[in-house]
Amino acid sequence: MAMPETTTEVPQDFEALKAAILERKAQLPKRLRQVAAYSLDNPDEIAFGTAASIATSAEVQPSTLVRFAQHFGFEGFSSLQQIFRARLRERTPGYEDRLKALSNNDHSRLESGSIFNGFVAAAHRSLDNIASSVDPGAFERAVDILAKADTIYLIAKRRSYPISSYMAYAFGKLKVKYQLVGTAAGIDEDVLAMATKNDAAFAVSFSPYASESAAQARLLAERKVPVVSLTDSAFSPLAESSKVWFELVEADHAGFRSLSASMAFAMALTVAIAEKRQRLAEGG
Amino acid sequence: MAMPETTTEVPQDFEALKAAILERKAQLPKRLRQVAAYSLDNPDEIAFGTAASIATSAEVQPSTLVRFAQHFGFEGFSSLQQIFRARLRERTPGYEDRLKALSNNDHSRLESGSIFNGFVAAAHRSLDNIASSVDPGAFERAVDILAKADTIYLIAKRRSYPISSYMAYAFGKLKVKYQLVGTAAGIDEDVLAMATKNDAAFAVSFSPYASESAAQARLLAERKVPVVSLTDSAFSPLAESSKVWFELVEADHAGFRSLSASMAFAMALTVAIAEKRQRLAEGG
DNA sequence: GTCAATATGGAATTTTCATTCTATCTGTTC
DNA sequence: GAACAGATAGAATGAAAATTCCATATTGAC
Repeated sequence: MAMPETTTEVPQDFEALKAAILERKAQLPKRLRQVAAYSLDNPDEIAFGTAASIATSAEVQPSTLVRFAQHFGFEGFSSLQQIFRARLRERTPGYEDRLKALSNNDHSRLESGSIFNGFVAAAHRSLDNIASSVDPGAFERAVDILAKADTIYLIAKRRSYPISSYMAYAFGKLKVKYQLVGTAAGIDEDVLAMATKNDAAFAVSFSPYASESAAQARLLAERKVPVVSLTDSAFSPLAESSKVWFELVEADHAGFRSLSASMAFAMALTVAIAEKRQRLAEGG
Repeated sequence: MAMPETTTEVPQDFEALKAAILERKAQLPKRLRQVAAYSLDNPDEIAFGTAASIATSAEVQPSTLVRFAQHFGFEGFSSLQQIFRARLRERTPGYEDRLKALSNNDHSRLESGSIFNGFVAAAHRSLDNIASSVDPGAFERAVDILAKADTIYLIAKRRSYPISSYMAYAFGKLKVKYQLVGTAAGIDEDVLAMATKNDAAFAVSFSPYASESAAQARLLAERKVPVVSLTDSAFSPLAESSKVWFELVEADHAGFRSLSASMAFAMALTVAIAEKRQRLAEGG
């Protein structure tokens, strides 16, 4: 039997446990460190899972979980698990509560806090809006066009650029051929010149519209390259060059428009395209 | 053996179960009604307790709990308990309603639509999570550090890159001096070499961590350049180099993590910095 | 009041699960 | 490079928990 650790106290709540784990993580042996990372990253799993299921998920042995718990002074895994369960019982003060607290408080002291909440709220509003403003049929058609394309050209400037840069990253991971247009100045024309009607383009532009993006989309459309676009108005110059286009108005906070809805849209489109491509490859 | 109930469906979420219980409560026999009342009054107990402990607390026999579960189409008590547990995992105000609204709209009818819904839901979940995981005090400190900086260095690779590219765009608009690190290969070292302790850096990196980002953050930290970072785990290599760091776990759909919360965070940070700068300029 | 149908309590059984134990592996010290 | 200490994997164990079963009780119909 190991001596009871009188020097180090057994953490009694989640915060104390988290602190203890963080403090000792560096000295922990490999597998225990693995558990440490897993436990902080997936606290809900620890709360509800069984030793066996957690062990599988964290890629360790159940016995490792027990040893981990004992390292932190608990009798066994079960008693450590209680800490994680208690955490869920005492509901953490949610975002509504905090907002309320903020609005009741002195504004100048928590200025940054209200900015923060403002953007979270704007993002929520954007997302609430998106489902009703995107037509499922159009989405399906867009996926169809882009999934059949050989190379997908991604056109976006300025505020829209983060969206296409995410798509570029994801397409890379998903092994979908793409070309990001508009990174380095000057070579865009040459890149676009390679596009054929077997390719397709996805253009994103919000008001105030980058004239280059519109021009590039028009150029491609004239050369029979199908264009799908995402914009924030039916009057967008992109609309006329596009086979399918989506109108997506982001909510704003203090004049700064959210990108959350566009980002969610872009992710969905990206994954839907990749998924459809796989199906086409298998089926055909 | 009882016939499987083909007419009545087994409730799949807490809301459905609650509705079913309320609907059938009146016709239930005494002990089962007792359990029905208890389960709605003490959902947390059901989630965390064992059949024996709950039975004692509700003043019934364990077998009654099993019968209760079977009455509602579950295989046994354990599967009913899962519903109560799932509810705690996803407990965020207003979230259920939104999801329900989503699954009722046209999108769920088409295949790509479910992908679309999935990403919107993941984005919502991320945003719900963000307010409780970001400490207002830390946010304030981060704003403080970055607002006082001469030039802000933005470090991000791969999946995090869209975030810093948005910040670069916004800083440009807001006339905040910045340097985007990691665009073109090779020159990063030279750019970072110019940073002094009057500057500051904002680094973003999510697991799997780009080793370059961590190395660059460390480099700056060693040269006394204050670093603020955004990451998804307390074990991130960024954490140790940072004066202030934020842990932000994005929800995912089909393994693709949302960026909505990070994006909202980045916007809030950007605007808060700009705002504070203006105040400093006026006041000083 | 009798009978049948349903509900209930509680013990028996089965299943699941955390924990313990031991052989093996890994890394370190001399 | 041998010997040791600590860490780990995986099977064995025993405890705890869920479920089943059956005798008894209750309810309602005739």
